[in-house]
Amino acid sequence: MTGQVRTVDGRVAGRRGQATRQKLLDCLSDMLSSSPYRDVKVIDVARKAGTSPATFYQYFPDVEGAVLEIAEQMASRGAGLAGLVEGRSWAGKAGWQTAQELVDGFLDFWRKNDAILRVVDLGAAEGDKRFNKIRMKILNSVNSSLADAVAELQSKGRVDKDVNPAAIAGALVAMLAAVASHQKGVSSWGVKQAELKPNLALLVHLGVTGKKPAK
Amino acid sequence: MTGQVRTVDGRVAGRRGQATRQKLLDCLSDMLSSSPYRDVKVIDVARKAGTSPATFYQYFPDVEGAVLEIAEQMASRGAGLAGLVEGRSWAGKAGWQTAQELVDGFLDFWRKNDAILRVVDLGAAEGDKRFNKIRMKILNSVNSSLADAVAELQSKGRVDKDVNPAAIAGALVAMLAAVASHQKGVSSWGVKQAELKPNLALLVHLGVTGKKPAK
DNA sequence: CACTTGTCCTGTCATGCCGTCAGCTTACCG
DNA sequence: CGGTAAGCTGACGGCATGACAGGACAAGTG
Repeated sequence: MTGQVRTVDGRVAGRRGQATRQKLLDCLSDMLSSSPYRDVKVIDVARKAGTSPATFYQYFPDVEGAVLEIAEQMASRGAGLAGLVEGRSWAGKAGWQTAQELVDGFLDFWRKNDAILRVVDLGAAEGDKRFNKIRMKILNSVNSSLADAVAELQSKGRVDKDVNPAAIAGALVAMLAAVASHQKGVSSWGVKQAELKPNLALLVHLGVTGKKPAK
Repeated sequence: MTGQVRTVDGRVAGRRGQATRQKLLDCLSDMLSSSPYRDVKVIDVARKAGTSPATFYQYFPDVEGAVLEIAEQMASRGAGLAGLVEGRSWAGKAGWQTAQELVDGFLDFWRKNDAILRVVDLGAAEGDKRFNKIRMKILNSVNSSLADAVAELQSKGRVDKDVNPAAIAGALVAMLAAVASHQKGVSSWGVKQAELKPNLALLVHLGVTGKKPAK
């Protein structure tokens, strides 16, 4: 699937090259966590990686290009989020647990990757298709599983027919992503982390099943 | 409240100066809609406004400073969102209408200001308190009204006691904001604009009242 | 009308980042 | 050991930044 790693000018990267490349990515990742995206400069990344700006441009067309690479790596890891929903039950107590674990896993993943996810979100919102594709790759796994769950309940007549499963799932996933990326900001609303989770889980459960959870 | 408009070096701006200043803000606003935040340069804004970069720096410390100004102006306009929830009923058919109008008004406001709201969102997510404050100012009006509605239903025993009104309201508002800022992206999930709104309204209604709406 | 005052804008300059290239060093292989 | 390709960097023209001094302009004053 993934072809050979190549430099901008077409050479194939060897062991040493790949290490340098990865180091640059790691340093960029760090910088994204510590300073505003707008202020991240190539020269700073290069300095931090103990190399020169010219080296950076050997592996990436620009900062955005490198960011896309980081995002791609993260998206691969994030595909595991699908396991939070797939094949789970939404009935009775099990349903409540499913909702809780989904919220938990989602927020956790977001907290661990907040810096890069911010940038991906921005890129997607600005209409960049590449960023949107990556954002989809992460959210889609959860989204389609949720949509399936809603559709199944719908076919059993337990959810109204005029509900659009994909829309509901998309909205719930967007909610989780938004809350996750403003986790620190939410606390200034006088809502504590621990209190937030069960309420999110409640909303997810309500959205999927249309009913209050049985605890 | 708002003191006199001042230049960076302390002079008070007169009529002409204020006009120039506003023109710079308008042009910056345009640029934010048409190109990625990261690529917006002072020199481009100045050129577009038919003036020089030096003039820009007379009124704003940097791009971010000007963006904050635009955001502030928008936040004042956005305070009107409160009217979408305040004093409305959440019972019966009126409740369903309230939810629909909230979703409608919210998405509309977001669509009209998507460019600046993206940047505010990013700034807030990056932990910048000034941006977070502005974001709060916009969302808080809706948020606290929603929280009040939940709390009232709760006091009547129509909503479970272990629900945290502020958390529910915050999550719902975050959902609306997130969906609004990815309106174009959502369509690639195979969900059409028109279909999205009633489903969002359903989620809002479910979240606030805990029940399916009566249509 | 000349003069003063204060606002408003720009030319210019030092600084620093961007993005590219030629060319040097290093590693690998027969 | 010599050839070849990978890997890295110094250096450079170009452009954005941000500061300053000074010119242009409008309005008020004698």
